[in-house]
Amino acid sequence: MPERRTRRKPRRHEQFASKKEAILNAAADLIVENGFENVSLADIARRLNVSKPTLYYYVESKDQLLFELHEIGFAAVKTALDAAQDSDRTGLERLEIFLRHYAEGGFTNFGRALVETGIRGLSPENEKRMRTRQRAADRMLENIIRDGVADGSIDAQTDPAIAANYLFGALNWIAYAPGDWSNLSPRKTARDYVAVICAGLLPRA
Amino acid sequence: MPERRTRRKPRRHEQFASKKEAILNAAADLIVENGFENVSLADIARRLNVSKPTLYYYVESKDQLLFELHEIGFAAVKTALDAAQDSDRTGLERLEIFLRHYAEGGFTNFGRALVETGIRGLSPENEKRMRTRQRAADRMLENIIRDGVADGSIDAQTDPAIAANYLFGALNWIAYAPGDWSNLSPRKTARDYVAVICAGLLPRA
DNA sequence: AATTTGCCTTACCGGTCGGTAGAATATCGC
DNA sequence: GCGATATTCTACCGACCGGTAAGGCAAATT
Repeated sequence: MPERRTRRKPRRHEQFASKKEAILNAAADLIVENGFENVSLADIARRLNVSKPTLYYYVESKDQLLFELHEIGFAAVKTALDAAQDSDRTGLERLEIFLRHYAEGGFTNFGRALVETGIRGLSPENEKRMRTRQRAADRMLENIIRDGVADGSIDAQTDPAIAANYLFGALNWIAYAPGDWSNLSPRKTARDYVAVICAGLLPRA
Repeated sequence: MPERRTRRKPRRHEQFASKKEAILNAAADLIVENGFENVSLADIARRLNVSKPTLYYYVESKDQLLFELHEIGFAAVKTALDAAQDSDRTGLERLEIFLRHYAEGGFTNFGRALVETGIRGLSPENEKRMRTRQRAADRMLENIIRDGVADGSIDAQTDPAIAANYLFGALNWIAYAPGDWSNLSPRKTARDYVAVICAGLLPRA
């Protein structure tokens, strides 16, 4: 007796999303391996064993492909920021939560591709949009630090703007040099990394 | 009476070095402005008001050009490390000296081009050489931090390897986003930046 | 079974890249 | 002034890029 409707073979039009996802994943992998500018659409197609025009059935242009990668990576940043909005906690606790989420994101290929690529290669409009989001994230991190200084959980002489900047720098650096520790658990590594950084922000006598 | 020999017009073969320097400077400027992959040899030639083949009279290939830029940038790193080898000082003091030099280097276009480009675009041999130097610098910084932990000038729970990594990340980030503060004095900005970072490494009760 | 629709192919385009050939020109030693 | 040499030019090459045209084949619809 043939299987009933519940376990049917997926109809073709239902595969569209998953195939597009495969393209995005392959693109992220290749960008991390070789850098955005060294990845051609032919490379992506080759890795997926399809022809180059096939990609255009799923993605309208290389620019758009890059932008969608950025959006996925940025969604993780947004998640990290949302997780750190619990107003019952101190600024330092919220900062640690954010940094931990962010660092974990930095170990994924989407996160690494996001940092690796920066905003290069984006069309002017998309570059503008990404820049706006980056600044927004920067300011939110800055505000968390400011809250921490205000409630005494972070050392008083910390400059929120400078600290936000160097924290992003420190964490984004993970994206460049994670090969050395890629055999370790991202979660644990992120935890250790953040612990060391945050120790430097504790208030002192 | 015409000027005597001491103030003569420079002979042609003496201009070679300065012209090559001009090429390297123009390349660094353009790389910082547009990213390495978006700078063609034609762009560099155009900025210098010469034709493209002229560049090849001074530089043997784009790969070689990039490598020489890396060498200049790396010389600054070496200088920073040498300056921090004064064994009369504590580890933290030496760390501050290094970081300040390094941060200042990060504000030059050679330093920014070095970080901006990373090791992408280098031929396999040159990539290997640069990677080796990077690791060497990383270990030297690590050792300075270790000394600081040993002599008590840096907090005991600091992990030298992780700290070295995030310090490089934090400082390299300057190379990506210095546009916002480019009107300020690099020396003062570097000093402020390093002061905030180092405050986090002081020993605590 | 016939036809429409979704998916993927081969073949190709214009443009740009790094790099080169070879001639033209400016400057040097003599 | 003259030949040698250092410097720069115009013109061009093959490779590769992002992107497109047009059709073939298979699955879904009828």
